[in-house]
Amino acid sequence: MARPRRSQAREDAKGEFVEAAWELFSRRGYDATPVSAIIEKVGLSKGSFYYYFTSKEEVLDAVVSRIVDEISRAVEPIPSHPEFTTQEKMRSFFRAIGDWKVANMDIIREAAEVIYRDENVIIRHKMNNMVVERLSPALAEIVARGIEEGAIDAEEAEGTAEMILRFFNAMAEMQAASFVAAKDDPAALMRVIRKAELYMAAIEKMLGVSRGVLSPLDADFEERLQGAVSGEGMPREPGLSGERG
Amino acid sequence: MARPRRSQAREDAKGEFVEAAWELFSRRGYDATPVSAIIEKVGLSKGSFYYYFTSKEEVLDAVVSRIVDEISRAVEPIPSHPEFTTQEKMRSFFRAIGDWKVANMDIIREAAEVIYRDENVIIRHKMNNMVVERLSPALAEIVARGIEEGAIDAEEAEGTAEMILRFFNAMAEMQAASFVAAKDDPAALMRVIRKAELYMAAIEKMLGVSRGVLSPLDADFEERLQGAVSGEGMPREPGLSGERG
DNA sequence: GAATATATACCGACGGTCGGTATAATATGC
DNA sequence: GCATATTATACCGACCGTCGGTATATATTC
Repeated sequence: MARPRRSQAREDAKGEFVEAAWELFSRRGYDATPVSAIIEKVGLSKGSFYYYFTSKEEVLDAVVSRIVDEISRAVEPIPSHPEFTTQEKMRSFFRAIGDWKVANMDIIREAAEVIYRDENVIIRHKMNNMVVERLSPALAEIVARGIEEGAIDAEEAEGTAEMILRFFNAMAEMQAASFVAAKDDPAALMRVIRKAELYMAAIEKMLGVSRGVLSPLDADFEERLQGAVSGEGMPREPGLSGERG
Repeated sequence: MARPRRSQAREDAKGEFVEAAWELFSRRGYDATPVSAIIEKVGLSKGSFYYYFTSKEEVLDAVVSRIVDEISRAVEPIPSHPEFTTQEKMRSFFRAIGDWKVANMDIIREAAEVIYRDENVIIRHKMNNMVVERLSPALAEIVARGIEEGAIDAEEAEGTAEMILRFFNAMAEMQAASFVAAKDDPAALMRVIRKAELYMAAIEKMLGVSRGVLSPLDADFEERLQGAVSGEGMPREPGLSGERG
């Protein structure tokens, strides 16, 4: 199956476009990034870009899909974990999302400012919808099992799972709004975390599970988050110059 | 401060721009509506448009603001209603929003398809944020009183009110997604209503109030909605020609 | 294994649209 | 008739997406 290699062809030109697009979108925003910038960064031409994608929006879809894929991979095995209780599964599920965020915090922190701007709702919207779409089956499985066991108080697993994720997204939107509103206030972060606890507590309450099942409530988490947010993580490499010899 | 009146001048050129923009945005979408179309509809020029608005986005803000104003006016007197119980206030509050939707259903129904498209998230986003911003003080007042009375189980009124509205928005997003997904399925509407009840029940549960406090649960509502959605309402006037002597 | 045909990857100029600006022209109040 | 408010027109530059075309690699045929 050895792939024939073309002299001029890239290994994975399409992937390079997606990567470049994400870096640019997250730094400059979607509307503010012309296709020409993506092209320049990759070092290919407009013709190539439109060979792989039918539109600028399509490359955004690919970007979002790649990100959600990562989270999805972390989350999918959880429902069938043999030893976890429903509560542990639920916690792992949200923890996995949280961990992804923390792991990518250096990117998120930098990108947040950009992505949370009104003009870039389209990015968040696509993320949110894809999260619901791709993650709700796994969550539904956990919820269904939880209902059977009596650990969760709900009527219908799929609808409930979808709803939880949408509420989760609503929380993220609140965080977005709060961060943008109080940009340079160092105390803002902690206030946002407190606010987020309100949301998690509400979701717990509505599922009839005890406090702390979804929200970590461990000092560890806040510390990690604190550290990541305050900028101890690696900064992204500075240069935007993508093309070189 | 007497308004200078001029023979050629419009009574309210700015308002006409806003009106025209709303009609076009709701029919064609935001991105797909060029400023030139708004101008043509009003019968003025680009110079005038940019005299009143600094950007295309600003006219969108004005459009959204005008809509939220309408809802806001209906909602603001509710908290101080002398005879309503907390439950009645809560119900009135959401009823007012629902009524606005039903009253404008003929517009919404037509606009929904357009507005719910991905490319038009920006419209919904601005609506959602403005709803939270402008309506949460009134709701917070109700919630605060409810907490005092022991009718509502929550810790903090403002945060809770904001959260409720955000969850409400999340429900609307679910409806958006469902409608778009099952566009021509007549049964879809009823399924969406059932799903919406799941959300309202969840919010009720999380506030510790009994089922039916927020969600109407009256046959009347479903009927009105049914009627409005199935197209018994007035269709919007067909022509796009807005300018007349 | 040379010749031919075809698919894949890529190029870059160009068209047309659109948001926004510059500036001139006109109206109105004083 | 002057300052200010309002409107018109011409124009700019950025941008998305298209299109005709090229080059290389593979498949086919003899």
